Amino acid sequence: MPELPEVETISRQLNRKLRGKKIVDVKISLPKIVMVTAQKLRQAVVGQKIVRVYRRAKLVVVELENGCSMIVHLKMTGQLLLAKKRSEASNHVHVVFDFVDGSHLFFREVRQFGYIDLLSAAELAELFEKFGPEPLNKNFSPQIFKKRLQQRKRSKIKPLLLDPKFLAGIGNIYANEALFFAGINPARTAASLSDDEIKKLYNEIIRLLKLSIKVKGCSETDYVDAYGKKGDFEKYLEVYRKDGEICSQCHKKKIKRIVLGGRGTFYCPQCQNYFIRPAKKSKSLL
DNA sequence: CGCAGTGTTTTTGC
DNA sequence: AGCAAAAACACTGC
Repeated sequence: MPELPEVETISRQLNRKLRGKKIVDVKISLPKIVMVTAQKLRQAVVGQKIVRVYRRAKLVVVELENGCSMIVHLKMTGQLLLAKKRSEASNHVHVVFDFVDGSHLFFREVRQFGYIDLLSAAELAELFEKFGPEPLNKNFSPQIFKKRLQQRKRSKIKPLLLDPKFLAGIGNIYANEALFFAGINPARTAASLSDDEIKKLYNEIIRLLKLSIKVKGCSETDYVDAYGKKGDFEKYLEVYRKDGEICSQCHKKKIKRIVLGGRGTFYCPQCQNYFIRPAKKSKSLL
């Protein structure tokens, strides 16, 4: 599913291809997937040039000349696909944008959970305020991470990482993987994490997100980029959907699957033991 | 049949 | 009361 690295990959590709291009038509074949009426969307975007495309949390944001922005949430199975010809459209394509050069952008969404919305600059700013920090922003420090953890001391760490108001853009794949590499049991409470563990988790979140952007995301499920290509992050997965497999780190225990906050949670009972904390106590930056 | 999965909203529980 | 957890909900494919 598209999480931060996948949405970042798509946004960068779209920005490169669509920046400065004029939208000449929009065709909607499944109206409920657009949060505003077809007439309203058409009125706002047809004839507009795209100023830029960027990502915030898991949203693709398409900024227009008139100050409005289209936001696209891909949820689990949504895809934004660049196409030279309209005939490239496959099944489940619900919205088609036509550009002045004859190219197209398809919004494809098998499960119809994803959506397109149209927001004014003020509405967009209001929406952005609700999100937690962007993990890859310069100003997101271990100190800020620790502070936010202390504000949610009784929350279990794994569901907390998935909360968009706590941290933007992290989904099930990267939450599971970061906790594995940090050696932290997903059911631990935020308050129980030592300074060393907080620092380690912070580092692993950033390392994994950057690595995944570099390899154009994770295609463990249906994700493809704006050119329909899969990402390569799958080969770096250690725990996500690997329940029953022997842990590659300790070679002792099998990866276990539990449910936390209603989501599948994968971890190594040996490397992410709930009770035994890493004995090593190094100098902390916190 | 029933689960997977995101994220918001509602309900339950400590 | 005030959190946090769980459930419901929007869907289709396997």
